[in-house]
Amino acid sequence: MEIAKTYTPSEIEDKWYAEWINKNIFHSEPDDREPFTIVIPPPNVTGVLHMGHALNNTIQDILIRKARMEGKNACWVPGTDHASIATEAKVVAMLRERGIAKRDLSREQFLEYAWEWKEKYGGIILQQLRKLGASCDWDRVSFTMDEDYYNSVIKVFIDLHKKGLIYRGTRMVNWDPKAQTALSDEEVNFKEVNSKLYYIQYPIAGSSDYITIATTRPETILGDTAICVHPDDPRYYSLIGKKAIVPLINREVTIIADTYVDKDFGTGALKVTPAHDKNDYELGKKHQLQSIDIFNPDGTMSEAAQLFIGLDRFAVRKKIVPELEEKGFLVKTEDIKNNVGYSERTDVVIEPRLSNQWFLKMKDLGEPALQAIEKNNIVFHPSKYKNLYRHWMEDIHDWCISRQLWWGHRIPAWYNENGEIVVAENLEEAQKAFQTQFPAAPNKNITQDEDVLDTWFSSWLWPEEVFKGITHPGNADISYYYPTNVLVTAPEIIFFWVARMIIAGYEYKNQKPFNDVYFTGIVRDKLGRKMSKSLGNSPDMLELIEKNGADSVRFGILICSPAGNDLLYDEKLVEQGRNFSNKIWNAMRLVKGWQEQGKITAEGEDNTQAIQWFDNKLNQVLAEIETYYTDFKISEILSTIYKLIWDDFCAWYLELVKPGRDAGISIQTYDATIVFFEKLMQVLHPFMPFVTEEIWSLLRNRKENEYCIISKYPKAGEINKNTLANADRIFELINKIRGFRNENNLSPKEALELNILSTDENLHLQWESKIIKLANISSFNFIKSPMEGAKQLVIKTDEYYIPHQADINVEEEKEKINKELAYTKGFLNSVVAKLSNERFVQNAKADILEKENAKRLDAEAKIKALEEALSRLN
RNA sequence: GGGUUGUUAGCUCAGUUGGUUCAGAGCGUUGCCUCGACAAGGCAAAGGUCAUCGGUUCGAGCCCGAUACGACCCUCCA
Repeated sequence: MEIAKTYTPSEIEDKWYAEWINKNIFHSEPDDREPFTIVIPPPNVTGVLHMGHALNNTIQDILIRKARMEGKNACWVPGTDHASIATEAKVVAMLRERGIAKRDLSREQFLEYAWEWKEKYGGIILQQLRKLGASCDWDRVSFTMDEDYYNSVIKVFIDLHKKGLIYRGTRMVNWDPKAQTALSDEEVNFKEVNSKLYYIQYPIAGSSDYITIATTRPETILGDTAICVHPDDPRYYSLIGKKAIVPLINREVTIIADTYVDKDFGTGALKVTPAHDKNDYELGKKHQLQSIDIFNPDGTMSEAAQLFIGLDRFAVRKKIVPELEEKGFLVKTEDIKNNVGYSERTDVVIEPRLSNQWFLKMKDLGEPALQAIEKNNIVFHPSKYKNLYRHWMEDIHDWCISRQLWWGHRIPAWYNENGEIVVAENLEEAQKAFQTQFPAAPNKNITQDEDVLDTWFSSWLWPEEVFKGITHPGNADISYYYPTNVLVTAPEIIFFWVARMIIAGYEYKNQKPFNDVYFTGIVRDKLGRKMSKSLGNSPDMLELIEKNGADSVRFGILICSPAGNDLLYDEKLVEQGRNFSNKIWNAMRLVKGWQEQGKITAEGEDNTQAIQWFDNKLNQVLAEIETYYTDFKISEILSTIYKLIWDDFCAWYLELVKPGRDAGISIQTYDATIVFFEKLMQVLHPFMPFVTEEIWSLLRNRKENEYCIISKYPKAGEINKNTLANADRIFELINKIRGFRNENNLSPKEALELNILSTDENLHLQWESKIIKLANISSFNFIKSPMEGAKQLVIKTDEYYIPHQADINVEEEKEKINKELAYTKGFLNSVVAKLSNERFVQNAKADILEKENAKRLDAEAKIKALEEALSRLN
C-alpha cells in the first residue's frame, strides 16, 4: 500500500467523527464510574462559530476527552440559549423581508414565526461544533425554551416571588430604544466619547437676570422641572427658591439647592430632568419634583416634549442647538470627553427611562455564592478573577429581570381590572389566587404581564436544568452529574452568568454548580485588536477548518493561549498545526515502512540505550503534563507534547533506532517503538483527536471498538534521572560534533575521528554505535591524555579530540576558549564567594550547599581543561 | 475617579517557595543540506544590562516602594 507523502485531514476527520457518533462514544448515562461533567456555556441560538467559541469549546473538548480516556464517565452537555433580544431582532428582520410588521401581529402569531425561525436557522453553531471535533453528548442537547426548561424558569420565578425576593417597582432603568426593552446594568457598556458641553441660559422669572447651566444633552431641557445649585455656592445664594424659565417652552421651574451638585463643574448650576437621568431622578424624588417623560419608547420625542414631536433624540439635538443660539439662549459650547452607556445588544445609546419593571433582590442570595469563592469551594483559574468577583458581589445591585419582548419566558404575573397583581403558574391558578387574595375585586378580566424574563434569568439555571434538576429534583441524572466538574467560559460574563449560576446552585441545590471555573482569554488578531464582527478581523472558522483541518485549527488556537491571558491569533499558527500533523504522519510512514517491507527481524541493532532513554523521557513528560492539567495550563501541555514528539521522538529517538537502508529492525525495537508511538498519540489525542485516531488505527491491526478516543490514558512510570542525564551528555556531544562540522563547512558525509578522554568510558561504550551513526564517526577511540593538534570539545569534565586536517583558526579558537574561560572563572568566583560567606553557609539549606559545592568542582575541572587546551594552542 | 493586572530575545510567551551550567521555549531571521519518513523537511547559528529608579538581602527576573507606558473591570460629575 502506498501511503501519501502528505497528510490530508478533510476526509479523515469526517470519517472519524462519523465513526465515533456511530459507536455512541460521546453518549453518557449514569453508572458506577466516577462522573466527569461539563455543561457548555450555551451559545446564542442565533450564533455562528467564531474564534471565541472555537477556543472555549476546544478546551472543554480537551478536558472531556482526557477524562474519558482516564476511564471516567465523561459527559459534555451541549445546547443553546434563546437569546431573546438577538433572536427577536432576527425574527423582526425576517418578517420585514416578507413585508410583515411586528406591530400587526398578535403575540401568538409572532411566536409562531419565532419558532419557525428557530427551527430553520437556530442552532447552526451546534452543527459547526461537530466540525471542530467537539465530543458533546448530542442526545442531551438542551434549549432554554424547551418545555421542561421553560417550566423550570417559571417555577423559579414563582418560588423567588413567594420568598419575597422578586418585586415589581417603578425604577429608572436602562432603556434600549432600538430593542425597545429595559436592560440590566450588566448589559450596558460605557464608552468614552467626544461630546460637547452646551452652556444655556435660563431667564429668571420677573427679572432680566439669567442663570446659566451646562449640559451635554440640550434636547432634554424640554423635560426640565428644576434647576439645582449647591447651597454653599455664593454665586447663587440670591437665586435659590426663585423661578427660572425653560427656554423655548417657557416652563417655569424652581431653583433648588442640593449638595449633590459639584460647584466646580460647568457653571455650578445643574438642570434637572427627573424622567431622563438617574441622578436627576433621585433629586426629583428628594425634592418632590414633577417628572416629564419627553421620549417615546423608540427614542423619538413624545407629545410631552411639546416641540420636535416624533423626531429622534439625536436629530433633535442637532436642531435644538441652532434654535437656542438663534434665540440667544446658547452662551457657548465646549468640547468634553464623557462616558456614555451603550446597549450590549444593539449598541445604541442607552436612554435612562422611568418604568415599571420586575426586580430580584440580590443581597442575601449572593452571600453563599460569595463565600463559595472566598473559601475556595469553587476555584477560579486564574485566581485573579477572585478579586473581580468579590468586588462585584460585595456591591451587588438588584437585578432588573423583565424585558419588553415576546420571545422568552413570559412573566407569570397576572393583573385584574384594579391593577392588583398575583403571581401564578397559569390562568387557573391566578384566578384562584385572586379569589383568595383580592376577594372584593370582580377578577373577571385577568390579564398576564406582557413582558418576558431576561435570558440570563433562564441560563443561570443551566447546570441544574440541563439535568432537569429544577423540574424533577432528585432524578438520577442530576444526582449523578451535579455538581459538574469544570466550567470553561469567557471572563466577560463572570457577572452575567457565572456569578448567577453559583447563586442559583446554592439556592436550588444547596450545592455549588461546578468545582472549577476556567476563564479563557480574549481572542485578538495578531495586531492585538479584539476580534469582532464590526472589524471583520475574525476568520471564517468553517473555511479555516476546511482548508487546514480541525486538528490544525485547534492546535493554532491552543498553542498561543496562555492560561488566563489574551491570545493573539495568527493563521501561521494553524499552519504550524498542519505541519505538525504532517510530521506525525511521516513518522508513521517511516514506522509502517519497517512493517511492510518485512524488515522486522529476530536479531538487529541493539537499541537498549535509546529505548530506555525514551521510556524515561516519556515518563518524565507524562508527569509534567499531569501537573499542567491540574493547573489548567492547557497551552503548556500542548507545547510540551509538541516538543516531545517533534524533538525527542522524531529528531532523536527515531533517528537513533532507524535501521540503515537495507538493514532490518529487531522485533524488540519495533515493538517498543509502536508502544511509544501509541502513547504519544494518546497524550496528543485530546488536542488533535482526528490525526491521532487515524495514526492509532494504522499503527496496529485494531480490534472491533479499539479506538484511541477510548483507550486507556498512559500513566507516568518511574523516572531514572541518571538515564536522562547520561543521554543528555551523549546528545550534547553529538550536537557539538555537528556544530564543529557546520563551523568548518564540512560535509555531513565526511566521517570524523573521535578520541575520548573521559572518566566514564562505559557510558560512551554503551552509546558507541549511536554516536558513530548520528555524528558520522569513522573511528571511535579512548585516550588517556590530551591530544595535540586536534579540535578539543569539552562537556562537563569530559574531553573530546577530533583530529582534523582542515585549517583550525588558532586565534579564533583561542578567543573562544578565553571567552568561555572568563565566564567559567567568573562563575567559579561567585560560587566560591558564596561558599566563603559565613552568612550564606549558615542560612542556606543543605541541598543548596551541596549543589554549590558540586558547581565548584565542575567549574574547577572545566577551567583546568580549558587552560590545558589553551596552552596547547600557544 | 476607583480597582485588578501586566511590562523577560524581532514576535508570542514560560520562568514554581529569592540561590549565576536558568536568563529559557516556540515562531521568525541567518548559514549549510534534496541524506531512502517528512522542503509543510533536516542540521546548526545569531538575538535579551529580564520597562525605569530606589530599597530589603550574603544573594533579586523573582520580595517591597515609586515612576513610565499598556490592558481589563467598575464608576451618578451634568
